[in-house]
Amino acid sequence: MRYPWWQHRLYKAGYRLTNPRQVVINILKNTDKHLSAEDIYVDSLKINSSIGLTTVYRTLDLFQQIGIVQKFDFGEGKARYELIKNPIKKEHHHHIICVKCKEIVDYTDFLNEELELINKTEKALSEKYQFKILHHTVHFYGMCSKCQAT
Amino acid sequence: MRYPWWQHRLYKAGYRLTNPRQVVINILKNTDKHLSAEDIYVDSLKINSSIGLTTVYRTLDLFQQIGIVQKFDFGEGKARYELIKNPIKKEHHHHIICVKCKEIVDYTDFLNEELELINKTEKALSEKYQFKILHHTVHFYGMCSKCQAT
DNA sequence: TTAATTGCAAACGGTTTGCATGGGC
DNA sequence: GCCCATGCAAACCGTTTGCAATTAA
Repeated sequence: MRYPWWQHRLYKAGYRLTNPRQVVINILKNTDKHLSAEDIYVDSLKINSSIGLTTVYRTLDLFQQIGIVQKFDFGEGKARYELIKNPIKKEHHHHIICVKCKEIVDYTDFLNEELELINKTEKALSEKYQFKILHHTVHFYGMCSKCQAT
Repeated sequence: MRYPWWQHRLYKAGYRLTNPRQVVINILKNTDKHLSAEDIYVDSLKINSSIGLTTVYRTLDLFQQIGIVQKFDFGEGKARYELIKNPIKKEHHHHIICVKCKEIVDYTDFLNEELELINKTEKALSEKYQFKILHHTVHFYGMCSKCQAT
């Protein structure tokens, strides 16, 4: 394969490889945080000061559509974005969110057991409600140790 | 008990029983839909045409704080609100959302099994990540039968 | 009486759009 | 050269805030 998988996806979907797109994906690759569009925009300015916030939004939207990026809503009034590490393996994780400081922790513990049940549920719900289930989110909301202390 | 439970809660928390509050709770009581603030506002105008959107927001916020109402975010860029039917029993349900028409279905099927696992997970996560878990959301996203057809 | 509650208008913050310019292939 | 992609400014939309007037108890 000539290109990294994500570039390949772009080409296959008929989109161009442009600098802002490379910048955005590199930022997402090099973080384990859950960045907002603004976060990504600020980071991108350090690399290329002429990138616009609009382009960041459009790029994230595009990446989501071609299955490179997942958009999350943790109820903060703004979205957060995560790179899908391996789109083929469908690896994923669930989230714990601190309601006070908004810290977000990924967890993969017990995920096998969880996923087993979720797949089972998904199948049963599909049948009962005639839904074709595409994805799911599991969010635990609580207080992190720091915020409990204060 | 002199008052319905929700009025009791208001009084106990030091808040007043006002017309907009009665109107809002009645709307929530008489629906099984997941209404947005705007939806509730429009409905409330039919009953009392002088109620303001701001008041609806403030009322929903208050109700959420005293544990009468739960606020949900299905990633539409606006919140939706549900009356908590029985705050003592902690009855609850999970959601299936159609990504196309945004229809939201409550389900309680398999919930016992699900909740058992979730409680177990919750406990284990609390220990590992030192979080005091307060609540959780489980959302399945997919396509309803109607939207699959078109 | 009097502090809580309300409606209005204006502000706010994240996101989207229209449009003329610029850049990949 | 042909489009697609971009930046900018302005619009947009859900939500919040400041404030003076009103209202429940």
